[in-house]
Amino acid sequence: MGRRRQSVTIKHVAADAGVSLQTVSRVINNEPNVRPAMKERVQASIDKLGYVPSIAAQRMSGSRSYLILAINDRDMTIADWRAREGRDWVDQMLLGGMLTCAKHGYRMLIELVDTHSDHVERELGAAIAALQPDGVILTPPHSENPQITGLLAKRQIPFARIGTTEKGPGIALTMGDKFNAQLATDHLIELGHERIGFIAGPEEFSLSDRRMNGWIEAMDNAGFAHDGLAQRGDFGFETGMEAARKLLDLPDRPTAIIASSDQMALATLELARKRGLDVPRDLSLVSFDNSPIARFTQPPLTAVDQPISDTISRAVELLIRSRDEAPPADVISVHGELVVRGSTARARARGAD
Amino acid sequence: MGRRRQSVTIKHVAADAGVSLQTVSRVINNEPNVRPAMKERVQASIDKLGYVPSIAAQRMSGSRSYLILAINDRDMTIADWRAREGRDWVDQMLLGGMLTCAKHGYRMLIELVDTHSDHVERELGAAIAALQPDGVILTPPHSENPQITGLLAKRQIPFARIGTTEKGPGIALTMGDKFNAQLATDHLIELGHERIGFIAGPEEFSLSDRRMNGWIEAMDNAGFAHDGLAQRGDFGFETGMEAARKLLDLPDRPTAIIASSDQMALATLELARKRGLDVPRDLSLVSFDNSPIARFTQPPLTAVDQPISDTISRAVELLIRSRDEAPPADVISVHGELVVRGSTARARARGAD
DNA sequence: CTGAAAGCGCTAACAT
DNA sequence: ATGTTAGCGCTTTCAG
Repeated sequence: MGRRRQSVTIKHVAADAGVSLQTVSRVINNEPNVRPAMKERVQASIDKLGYVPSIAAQRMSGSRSYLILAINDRDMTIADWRAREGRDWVDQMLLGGMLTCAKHGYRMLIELVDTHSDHVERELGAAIAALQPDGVILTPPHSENPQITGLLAKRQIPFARIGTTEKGPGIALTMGDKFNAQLATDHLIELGHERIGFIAGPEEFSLSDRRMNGWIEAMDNAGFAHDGLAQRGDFGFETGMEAARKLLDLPDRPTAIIASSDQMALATLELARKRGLDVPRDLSLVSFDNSPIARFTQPPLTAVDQPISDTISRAVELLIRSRDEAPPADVISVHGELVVRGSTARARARGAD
Repeated sequence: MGRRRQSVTIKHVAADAGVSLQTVSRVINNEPNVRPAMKERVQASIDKLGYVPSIAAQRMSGSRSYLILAINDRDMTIADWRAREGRDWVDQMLLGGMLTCAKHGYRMLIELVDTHSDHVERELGAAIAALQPDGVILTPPHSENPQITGLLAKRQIPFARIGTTEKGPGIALTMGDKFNAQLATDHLIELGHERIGFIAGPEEFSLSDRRMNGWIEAMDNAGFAHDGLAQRGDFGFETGMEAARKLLDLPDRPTAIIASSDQMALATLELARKRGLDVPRDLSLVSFDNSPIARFTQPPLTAVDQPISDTISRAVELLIRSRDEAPPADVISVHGELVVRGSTARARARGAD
């Protein structure tokens, strides 16, 4: 097949412009200490020849790799892709990440890593050694895996932790979980609901408890009891169904339920239908994620929309910038919003059922 | 920030194992002419030190970059991501592409390129110069853009063209468009339908006509007329609605319609509802793509499922292999299958409406 | 402000 | 079967 060489290199440009390699390099990297006239001449040659630097060579010489690595949980991601249930978390990451990367001449690359395996460090280490990314984006549950954050910190690779509020090395970004849960709860309270159930996510994700705390706080503020009104699922349909069952089996069952994922909301909807409960007449329902299916259910779900794209975009921006300036030490919070659809309605007068 | 160097290099391994760099290189690349004992000793050092080759360095020395670049249409892809309507074409590409890449030590990278712009060549050229991928995957409509295929051919970069049957440089792979359309048509014919309408995709995509031909052929085989029963849309909702309108306005309107995309099928469903036509009682409906929403409509859509993941996986496999062996000259066809759901039913006796 | 020299980590080509 | 040499394209010293 013959080895493929770069067609136009810095050498060609230098020769064409009649300057040294170094001067061309300075122009490419927008360094100071180049006279405008010189810069212009070199730029003209670059444009004329259609020169584009090789990132491999740039990386080799100790400069940037112009690569940002996004690490997703392998099993969960593959399961979502296979299930084809419309979860577009990865797409939203790409949307925010790729576009922002492109704006700065970077590329984003996705890597699937198995959090639970005992060789996480090897897996991640290999990816880093191979690609030498300039920054890494960690999504839950990786964001709180000390093996991963530790490795990155030790190797001094700038990284962002999505969906966590824990202090520590790296840039922490949340999508306002507590705030969002309050938003959802307040919406229901405004509709006159007092007994509002909550289906939390698994403990493995710290955002699960942040959401639950938002609900608790909103309930407390309104002076409503919440004891026994919380159940836990794993974000999936099955456990969501189980949690919903426990809530609806309550003697004084809730008139509204907030589920921490669309799948769990779907399960709740399904169970309500089976029990002859009309949503939203007999039961109001709010879900988290607002993935595409939320719009296609009957009724369409009122849902908390997570600003995934914006958050990843923000992370990329900060990672790229962290080359020159110190990254923010505080947790960055980009909060979501409530999309009101047909699954929530005014609470009926007490005792009406 | 300080330049980051590779922590463990081939030098360290060579020193540890007490051999030359070249020998280590040979072991890494699984080359012959290394005595088993030697190989084992080197491998032991590699494992001990946790060495992983830098792909930048590998690329620099004229070897592979271990990168496969998938080129998607920028506008269409971003529009899909923003719309959040569950189209998971990109996810399915990643599923097939990333996993197969990983199996061979490669990575897949997505690049968004604007087909319609007059600087396609510059855009693509830049991506290639920067990344130096070992292979490129072209998705429609790029697969049939001569500017793109020409550039790739000239630069001698192995590439795959998805969704095309045109001969030419590069590996062509289709997802069996004609076959799939026949499948859909035959399904309806078996249900007793004779007047089967067809909503084709835009001419810009050659697969549009291949699908239409499949329908025509199936209709011909059954001895049914198809004149005036074809309309064209652009895969989107609006034009789908318009096309459906024309078909349903026909004096002797079809009892079944095949739409070349889920969005156009959705539009048809919507129009049918507006006109008081029950699907599938009064109108059977088959769609193409089988994206997640197809399962969540009322009724769920009978749809042609495109083997995107498998096709991309196949493409990756062939691209990687094309380093050593000549790629297949023939068009490779991985065909889809029909997923029967609730939008198709037996045709009612003629004249019943 | 510009240039020359050295080297990043790896492999192809050429010894031995 | 193994080692040596040169060089990929670029940036970082260090000199002018």
